[in-house]
Amino acid sequence: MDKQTLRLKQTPQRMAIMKYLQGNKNHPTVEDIYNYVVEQFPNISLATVYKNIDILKNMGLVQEVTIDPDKKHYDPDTRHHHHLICVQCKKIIDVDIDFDIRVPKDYLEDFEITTTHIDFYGICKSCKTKEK
Amino acid sequence: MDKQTLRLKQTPQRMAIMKYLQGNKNHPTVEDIYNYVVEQFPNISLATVYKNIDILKNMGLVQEVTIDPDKKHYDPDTRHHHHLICVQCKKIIDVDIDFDIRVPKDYLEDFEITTTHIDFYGICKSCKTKEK
DNA sequence: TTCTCTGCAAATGCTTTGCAGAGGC
DNA sequence: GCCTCTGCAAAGCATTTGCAGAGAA
Repeated sequence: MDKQTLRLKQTPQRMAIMKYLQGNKNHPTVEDIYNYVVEQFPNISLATVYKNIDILKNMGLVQEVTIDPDKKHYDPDTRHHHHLICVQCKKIIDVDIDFDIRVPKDYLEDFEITTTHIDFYGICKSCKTKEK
Repeated sequence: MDKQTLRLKQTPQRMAIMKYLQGNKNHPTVEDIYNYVVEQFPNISLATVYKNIDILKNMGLVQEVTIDPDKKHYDPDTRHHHHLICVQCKKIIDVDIDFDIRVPKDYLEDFEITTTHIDFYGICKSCKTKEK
């Protein structure tokens, strides 16, 4: 499972995983992916999903999202973007806005920033409605 | 281990854990804490550290830092602040600057933002020097 | 035919839990 | 003495790994 796996086989399981991820905005976990694919392939194992996610990640086709302290989420949108996280229902929503954040040079002491991720925590619309 | 544990006992193990965390800027993991405390209490168990961290977290004395996808880190600095993360050595550095980031209201669709965390990823000074 | 991929089972690593005895207060 | 805390062992999850057989190319 190296970084430049060239001859990727188009197995039906892999195709189903990729189809599920395609355009998926829900930041699914491996379990979410499994639950979808298992409908079509009742014998698929979690290990297969894990192995495929690993390949897709190494190929740069999905991004690992480290927001949930308990399990990893995956995002097929690999462009640079930020997240809104509902602290109630844990939903993760994309924020496709570019913010211009600059850390003063003298503060950095030669730390070279390459990317910036912003996580906005709060309460989403539907959770706010439920609260009342 | 409820949220408002009032009669916290000052056991030597707990005192050692709190002493280690006091002013600690290294965002230690439970293992880091254990490694320090076990020097003074060779019989202490990891479970004790986990249980104490859980109490301290619920009391708002430490913050869980979800940056490392593989293990949880803890930060005794519970003020609002941001982080610089070295993608090479995984070191986490505090950024005590307040940024004024506003997401356009119409973008939010009633999502109510309460806190904002910014993670700056890059290469730290010492890793940059080593590279050459 | 070749070589990757799948599915199973076992293993790993972090974290949690149950419980009996120890020890703060 | 009461009741929380500790330490141990076992359990619980998410994730990884090894391997033999299946199947894509």
